[in-house]
Amino acid sequence: MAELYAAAVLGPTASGKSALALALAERFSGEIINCDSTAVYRGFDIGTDKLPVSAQRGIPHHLIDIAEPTREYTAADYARDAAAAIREIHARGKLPILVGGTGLYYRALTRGLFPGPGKNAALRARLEAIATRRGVAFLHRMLRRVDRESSQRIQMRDLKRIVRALEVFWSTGRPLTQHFAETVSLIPDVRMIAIGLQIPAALTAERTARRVDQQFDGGLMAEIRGLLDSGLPETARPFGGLVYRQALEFLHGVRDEAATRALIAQENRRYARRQLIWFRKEPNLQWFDGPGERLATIAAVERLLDSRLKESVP
RNA sequence: GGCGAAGUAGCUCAGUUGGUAGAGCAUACGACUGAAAAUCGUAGUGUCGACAGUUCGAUUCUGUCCUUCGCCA
Repeated sequence: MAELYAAAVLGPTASGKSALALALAERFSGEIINCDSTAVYRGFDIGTDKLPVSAQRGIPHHLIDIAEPTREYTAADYARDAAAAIREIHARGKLPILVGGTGLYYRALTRGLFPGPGKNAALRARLEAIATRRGVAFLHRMLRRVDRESSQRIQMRDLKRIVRALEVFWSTGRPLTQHFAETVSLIPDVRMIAIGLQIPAALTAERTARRVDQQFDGGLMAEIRGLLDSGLPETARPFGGLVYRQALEFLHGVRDEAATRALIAQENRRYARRQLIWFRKEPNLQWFDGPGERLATIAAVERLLDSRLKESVP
């Protein structure tokens, strides 16, 4: 079996992943596959920090702008689409380079999800109605009766996970944990060279604050008004995430612009921290000190890729 | 200058009929299998504005002072 290689540039927001990935793509004849959950949505550009085509330096970028914002794109969709993109890129003789900060998406791709049922909106609505009426704790007790293991793992008030576990049990008659045992990767034949990019917390604070200012000054609010004017409801999935959620609150007068900018920067810092916690547990990640546009960092990562890719030549 | 109100955790505030205090948010640490830029958990922190008086004991009562805000001059 021919060995298929792929690279991944992972890590917290504002660490310079895009810049590093571009440099790697140019050096190793690669194509970039987005691994950020919100960048898949069309029309959400400024707040997701998408690289404009003019800044992509001719490197093909995949899995950006592939979903209508009215859709709910999921981790399973991502795993399937990213696996397909990897194979297409290989077929062209290029190196796939994953870039992003959505840990669940990366894991869904590399380790797989259990092959059980996806979202069942009707079932979720029923479960959520029960939670509203009788409380989340009631739902948790329901889960404990049918799936003790999941109930011990899932926190008492983590509504989304409780609903998901019950949804899976109700629609298959088997507890979630049993399904987990059947998890298989979609890309077992791909050797992933994964690097994690890290910067000090103080630098994250500085860079995210600057980026938020750039987003506002670069027309974030106009982009949002445009999306709303086109008929997109505020309940659309990508409106619920970082930047857009707070910007929408600003639009409704919850707080003024200065406070909104500060809040978004703060949320960015917290998000970066959650990302770091996730990726630190990811096995086989080689960590580098960023930011990713730093020449020394680029050179160090290039050396790693060089040596790892050479291993493939017998 | 006069009158009034307020000074308690990083912030906003609650509270103690006198026995040295607590929520939310922030922060730190963490969890995570089709919502993940989502969702959720655990933890710490205080000269209770200053000084004096009363009291066994004052953050709490009294007095003086300081600071902030408002109104009137």
